[in-house]
Amino acid sequence: MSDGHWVPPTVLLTVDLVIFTLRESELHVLLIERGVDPYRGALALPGGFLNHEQEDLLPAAHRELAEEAGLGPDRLHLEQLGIYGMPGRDPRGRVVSVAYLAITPRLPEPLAGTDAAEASWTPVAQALSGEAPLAFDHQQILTDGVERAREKLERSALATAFCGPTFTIAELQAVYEAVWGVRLDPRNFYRKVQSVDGFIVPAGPTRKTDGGRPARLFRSGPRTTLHPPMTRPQDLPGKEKT
Amino acid sequence: MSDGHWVPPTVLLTVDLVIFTLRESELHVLLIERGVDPYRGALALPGGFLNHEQEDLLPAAHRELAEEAGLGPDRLHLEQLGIYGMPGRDPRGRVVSVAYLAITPRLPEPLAGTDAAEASWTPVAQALSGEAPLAFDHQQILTDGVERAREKLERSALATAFCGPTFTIAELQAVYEAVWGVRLDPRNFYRKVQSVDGFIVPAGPTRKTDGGRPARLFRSGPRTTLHPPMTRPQDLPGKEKT
DNA sequence: TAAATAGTGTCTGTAAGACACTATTGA
DNA sequence: TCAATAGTGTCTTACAGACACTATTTA
Repeated sequence: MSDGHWVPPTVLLTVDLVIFTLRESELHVLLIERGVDPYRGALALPGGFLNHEQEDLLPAAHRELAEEAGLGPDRLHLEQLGIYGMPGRDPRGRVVSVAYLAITPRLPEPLAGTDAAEASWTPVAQALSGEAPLAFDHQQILTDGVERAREKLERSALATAFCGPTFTIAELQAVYEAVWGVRLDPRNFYRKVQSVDGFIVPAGPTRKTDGGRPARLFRSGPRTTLHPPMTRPQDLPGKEKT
Repeated sequence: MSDGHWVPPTVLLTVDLVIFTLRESELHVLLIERGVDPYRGALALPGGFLNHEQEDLLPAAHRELAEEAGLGPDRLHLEQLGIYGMPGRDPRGRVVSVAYLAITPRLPEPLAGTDAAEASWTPVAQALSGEAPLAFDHQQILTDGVERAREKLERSALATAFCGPTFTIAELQAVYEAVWGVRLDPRNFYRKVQSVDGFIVPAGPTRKTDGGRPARLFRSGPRTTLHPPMTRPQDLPGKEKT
């Protein structure tokens, strides 16, 4: 401990991104096919090393987001998910990864301007199924990201980040149903989101088509935290006593 | 990006601990007075560099906990709080800190066997008051730790980690009041915690003295998550509409 | 018109908050 | 006995969930 010659070990830092979106009412995550060697050919979360010693973590995450998904910093939620530093997780040495969670509306498919053209949206259920194991410990990171997103939907207005600038209440409901993996009653959902003041606000005189009556359009309101929270059904991992 | 000679920058990793306890019904945090140079003489969270390149993060946190607070890994909650890596936060170079949150019952004061004898329990309000600024960005880390602890009390059974092996409901209530900074109705609190199945279980035939009627003793039960959650009053940062 | 989706009204059960009341101790 | 804390009962209000019902579109 007081060895005058001891020097602390250094590590390599990477930033990895869990980028979620919704497609066909299903939660998708952006994965890339690795073109270089550890885990070459395997699917992995987008990410990479810090560029230089002075690069801050959040900007690095935004840089990766732009490089690998073509997504600018606008309108984009990005939050720290956790740090993954188990020795041996990366065969190249001691590599510690800072994971960030990002959420984006559905994009025009091509991911134009993307550095890694092999980037593709993959259903989360498929990515976690194990049929094509993810590189490194990215399965764990993705699992944690899903759980974090589920929690965020309960207490924050983040669900609107999955939607475009305007959206119907049914579309917002589809977000909750996809992320939580449940079915919700449209009438109760309708009243609930309307009753949370500032969550969503009417947009324009508005209408839109589907197959039935046109729905009003909304945009996300100023409120970022939800009180009372949206309640997730099956939220009862605890009635074992019955 | 494809410069064959580019090598990723390395960083130094530290583990910092936010260790909370309750003393005289007030939330306290363990701080040490720094004996070495950056910020020598200032108060700081306990922590330190990784010992060697193969050391995992959580074990490193436990090691620091033992070295600086004399706390073994038993009965001790320790969870990742976040990562703090702003360039320039440490004058020694690029140092990235992984912060952990720990909670412990009130200890016999001396912190026996502690490596840093200068460790002392400080009221959180005082530590955050700015009258004696903390080293590095530890004020931010501590602020985040407090908020995390507040959230954990809502949805997890973590509050019992502040108490000894057995405790009265009034003692448990004091934990909530101290961490949340609110007053709770003892009768409603009593019924609430009793109604959450498996949160606390009766301990012994039991009694204890204070100044009034003796209280039953409890110990923490098998339940780790609380459903429905404990509701934090003033939980309404959103009724601005009035 | 039927089918489909949007949106409203209303009932019921659960639980939070307020608070009167009883119980059991020490002084 | 009073003061203090432990513990119970009950009322009110709010809200989640269930679901009947109306409204507005396309086919």
